[in-house]
Amino acid sequence: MVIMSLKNQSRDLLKSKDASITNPRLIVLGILLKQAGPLTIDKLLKLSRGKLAQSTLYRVINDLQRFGLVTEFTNPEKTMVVELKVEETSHHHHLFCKNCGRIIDIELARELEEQIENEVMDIQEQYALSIDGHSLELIGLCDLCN
Amino acid sequence: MVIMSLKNQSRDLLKSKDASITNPRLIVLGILLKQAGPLTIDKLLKLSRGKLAQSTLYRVINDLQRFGLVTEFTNPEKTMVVELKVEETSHHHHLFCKNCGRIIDIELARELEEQIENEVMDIQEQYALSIDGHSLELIGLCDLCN
DNA sequence: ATATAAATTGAGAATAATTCTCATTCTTGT
DNA sequence: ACAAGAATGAGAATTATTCTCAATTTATAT
Repeated sequence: MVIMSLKNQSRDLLKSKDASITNPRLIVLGILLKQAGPLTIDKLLKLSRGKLAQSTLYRVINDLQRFGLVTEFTNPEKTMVVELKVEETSHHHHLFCKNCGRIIDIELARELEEQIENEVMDIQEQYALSIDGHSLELIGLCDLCN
Repeated sequence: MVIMSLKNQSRDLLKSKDASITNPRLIVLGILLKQAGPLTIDKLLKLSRGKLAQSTLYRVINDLQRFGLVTEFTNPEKTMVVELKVEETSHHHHLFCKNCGRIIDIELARELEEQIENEVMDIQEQYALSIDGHSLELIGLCDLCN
């Protein structure tokens, strides 16, 4: 498994979602598999080295999101960030480096995550609303800039 | 104090920061004082009823932020949100209503807030980075849409 | 394999949020 | 009340993202 090429891994991901297999999609998935972390549009565009149109990149990302293969979110500069969605990498949080813009995945201690869940339940009742997701955003300096 | 007009409260806020007192600034602060909660640009623009130019609104918000009178952040639709920054309202979090877009201020239980602080310290060491802010974002339905 | 239908792509136009420009108007300190 | 500096308004400019549509690619059924 580990020795399967990025291209084949990408192909399998698409197949698993009954999505048609196209070059732009393989390129984007390949990059995301190699990086194993969140990437901004411009990083993705650079890493794809002119092999796909910008409009295609945006469209492919939206498609992959619809297929449930990636997650989209936004950095403090308000630009799109994409991250591969794999089972193991399910719930985590992000640190945004205010110096270089890099985004680091952060896992919280399981107890804290549970306590947050509990508090979320309480808040739902207190405020009479319904919450279906939470994310802790951290701002600071990444290891390289620190 | 409670009986002081919004205009006078606004005037005092500007004075306290040695900022010059202009109509657009009074209008924006007045609206924020009256609403006592986060507002998007378009809500602000509507509530100002054509009494200021859109470019002025953006500029005034940036000015007020520089003065430390308001906080700027972003909603899931990636548009600017502004909130008055008052001592009591210091640290809190937000729920974004995915139905109507309203943003609700949320206070966490003090213990949880402390546990988050602690975890943040731990994460700094574990990941060798430095964190200078955190915010818990909740997505769901506000009380009115629930 | 091949033809056909359906889906995807690329290039550039369109849209939307925000910032910038600059001439005119307000504020402030004297 | 006046001059110097700061802020405003209107619209142009910028930036990120989505849309359009003709050309190409992919999938399907023979």
